[in-house]
Amino acid sequence: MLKKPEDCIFFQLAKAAQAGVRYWTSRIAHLNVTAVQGLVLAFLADEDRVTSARLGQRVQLDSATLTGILDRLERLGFVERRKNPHDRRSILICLTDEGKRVAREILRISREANASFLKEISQEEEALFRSLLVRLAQGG
Amino acid sequence: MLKKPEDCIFFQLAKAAQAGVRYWTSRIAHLNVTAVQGLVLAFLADEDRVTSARLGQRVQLDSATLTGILDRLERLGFVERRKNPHDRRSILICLTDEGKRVAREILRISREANASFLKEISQEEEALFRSLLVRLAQGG
DNA sequence: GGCTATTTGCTCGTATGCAAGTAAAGTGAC
DNA sequence: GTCACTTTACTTGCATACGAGCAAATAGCC
Repeated sequence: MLKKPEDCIFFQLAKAAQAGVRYWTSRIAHLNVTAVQGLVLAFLADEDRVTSARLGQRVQLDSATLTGILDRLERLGFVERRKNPHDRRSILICLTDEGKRVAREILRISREANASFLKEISQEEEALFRSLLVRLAQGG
Repeated sequence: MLKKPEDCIFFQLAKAAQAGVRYWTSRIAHLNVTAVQGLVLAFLADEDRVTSARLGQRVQLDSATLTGILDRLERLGFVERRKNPHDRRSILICLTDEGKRVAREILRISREANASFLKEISQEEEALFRSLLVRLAQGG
């Protein structure tokens, strides 16, 4: 085991994830968003008008990172920050009409891109693979 | 399939890789190196005195990223850039004595960290999991 | 009601990661 | 030998990613 650095699981995970990001980026670049921006829009399509803290929990990004991503999505006109009438500390992240359109397109693309990225892998292998990814993402 | 954004393979891959980086970072932080710096040292322990281009191929980092990482490893005193007598364009990345010591320690830790990170997973599952990671990292 | 602890989103600093472009040095066709 | 092409490492600009620390607002305890 570990005869070479290439056998290190942390290296293998990082490189597979990088390949995924490259592929996902290539599929949504024409919408003018990056891989992470596209994922954030997908989460907003699933649950709109959320606080930054709630969104950060679901996308698993810390608040410093999310602030920058939301800045850029706001500049692109896909997202608005609105005041939360129930808590003046927090804000509500809201998709604009344009943002909703793009988010729907991203959801459509993601279905095809998931299937295409995994096309060489059998159903059983894919199920095990995904469950292992989720298990490792929890605690390692 | 893809009832939720959490089911997106690109999201799952990215988050599992992030968990791996967090774990690996926690195991080598006392050596004063980051996750990527530690991996680069592991590759140098396997193959010392290489050109930047060769190292970049093995670690799968582009030259812009690698330049910064080598700058920091050099500042830490773990690595030296030497002139290549056979090609004045290129440089040879060399571990210092201190770098060799740290790299050996990193190799030792990586064995234990790999096993520990995957401890809940059976041998067969691990083998399949790793082969899928490598396959996806190739071309997607 | 008033004080303290927590929550919220932000900024700053550091470290990847990649696209694009550069200067210096080497290679090859003629 | 000369000129075009390539290779090498570097730089710049942008986008994550996170630790640490901040001010404003809220919640909880007395």
